[in-house]
Amino acid sequence: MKKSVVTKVKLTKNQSLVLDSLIKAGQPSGAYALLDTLRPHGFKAPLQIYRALEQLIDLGLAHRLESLNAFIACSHVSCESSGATAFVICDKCETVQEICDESISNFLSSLARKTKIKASKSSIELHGLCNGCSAVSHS
Amino acid sequence: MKKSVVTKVKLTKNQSLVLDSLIKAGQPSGAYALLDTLRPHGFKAPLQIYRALEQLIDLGLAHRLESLNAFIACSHVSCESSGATAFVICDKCETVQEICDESISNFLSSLARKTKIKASKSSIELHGLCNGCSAVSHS
DNA sequence: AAATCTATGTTATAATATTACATAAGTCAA
DNA sequence: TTGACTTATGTAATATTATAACATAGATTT
Repeated sequence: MKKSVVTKVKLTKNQSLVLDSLIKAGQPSGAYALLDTLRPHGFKAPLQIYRALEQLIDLGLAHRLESLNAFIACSHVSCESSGATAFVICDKCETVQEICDESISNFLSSLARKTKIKASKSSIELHGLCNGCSAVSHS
Repeated sequence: MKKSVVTKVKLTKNQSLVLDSLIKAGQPSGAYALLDTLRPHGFKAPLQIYRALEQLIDLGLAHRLESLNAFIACSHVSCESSGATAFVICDKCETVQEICDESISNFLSSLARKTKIKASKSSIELHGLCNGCSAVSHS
């Protein structure tokens, strides 16, 4: 569904910096938060972030969370970048689980078949409270 | 997963106007597009749109398409507003199919179980080319 | 070297969404 | 029916997210 699988790519300086920030964050990060993080490294404009993110996403090294307008590093050592990924997001602690298995791709294939669509991109995001947070939750 | 099922609710004037616009559009509409449509009816500020939309969404009469930052009227006569809805979006003609069946809710339940999340909201959006557009597509 | 492609820098601006505060209108109990 | 309360509305200002447009630099290919 996406571009070809990446084995080894030389990232540019900006791409590396943005990916490092995403990985260090370990959470969904907005583009402007990344920009602030990277100002000390000389970043000055949002476009520098958005351009790097675009490449990282194409390479399957990062993902966009549509329901948060935020980005996250791919949690798979070598993401197949199949596009068949689901994100499970805790609204309290902001932890994101990235699920990428046959149940996802089967579901999407079936949905595409039923609706006669030639799929190119998908977004599956499930919000709620994770195991830990729902145990404690007194809000 | 969502609020209770609606049988009969009296919508406010603004809510009715926004819902009518959404229905007439028959396509994903951005908040500011709705605002422009409704200026002749006295709408002046985005908040009037966003507030009406919030209610309509709570009532299950409209949905937000996260990947488009847009909104659409619920296509089901009486949407169960179960939250278990998937949207299949043609990127060419902008047609949206709203799917709301057991396969969706089963998939989401299974995903929630596997990830030990207490789900509260979901977003499933599949982009591509619909049957008609993929036949013609020479782009 | 010339041509071409990709990455980068920078400014400005577009598009989307919310905060804060004021007013009005509906609901319900005493 | 008044008063208390909640919900809806109006309006201005502002915050947040994203892109357009244009210039420069570096890398790659021919």
